[in-house]
Amino acid sequence: MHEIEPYFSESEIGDLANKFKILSEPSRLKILRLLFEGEKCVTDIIEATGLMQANVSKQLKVLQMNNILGCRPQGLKRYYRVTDATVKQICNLLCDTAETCT
Amino acid sequence: MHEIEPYFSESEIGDLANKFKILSEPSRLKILRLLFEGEKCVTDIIEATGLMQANVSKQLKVLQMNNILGCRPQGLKRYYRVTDATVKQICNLLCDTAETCT
DNA sequence: ATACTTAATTGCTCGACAGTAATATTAAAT
DNA sequence: ATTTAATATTACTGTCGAGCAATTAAGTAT
Repeated sequence: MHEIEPYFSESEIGDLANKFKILSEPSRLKILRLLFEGEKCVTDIIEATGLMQANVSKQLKVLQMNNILGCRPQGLKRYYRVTDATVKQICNLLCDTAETCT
Repeated sequence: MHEIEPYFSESEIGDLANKFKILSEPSRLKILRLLFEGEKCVTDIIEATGLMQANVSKQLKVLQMNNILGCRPQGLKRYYRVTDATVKQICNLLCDTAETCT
């Protein structure tokens, strides 16, 4: 699929840039790395990443509003999970080549 | 390869974030989009993208110093080309899913 | 109703970096 | 040597967003 298309439209460029920007922050990648293991609540994320609570909430919101994460409330807790399948593929792809270059 | 590794190290997180940051700028994506077609000199890039000369030089340097582009001088001109194979794959991957979401 | 827990929001500061104008460098041409 | 063309560099400004402290909101328990 997509073999003959060597070009992205202006709006695709913008969308692409946005997606990359979201993934370009270590704090967000740390959260994603954790959530690749499975659904976690905010407290779990704070503990595992060592990030401040306000910051975790902030970045979760960014990820959620860009359809990378989904959320399921249960009592006081809110469980987040990765809903975008391509994100993990991309991280793996880039990490493999990173190894080659290092 | 890499089947059992659900985790990225701290330094891998940083490297990943860097790569994404480089790809998160529309000006750089425009340059890459053009260079996906093949080798171009700086003047070509300025003309095709509509970016200012100083900006093009600046972004070319960023891309080159991160091993995404290579350069071949010929007389006064300098011809740039994409040397990182994964970049195009990633753009296509993200663009495909973008279509699904729009 | 009150106290407690979990998570979200607000308001702020500070650093990073894109874009630009001006200048410098490099190489060819005459 | 001088001029001209192509590209790089420098110095600057303005903007955006990460991180944080403090506060608020939402749900639970007693």
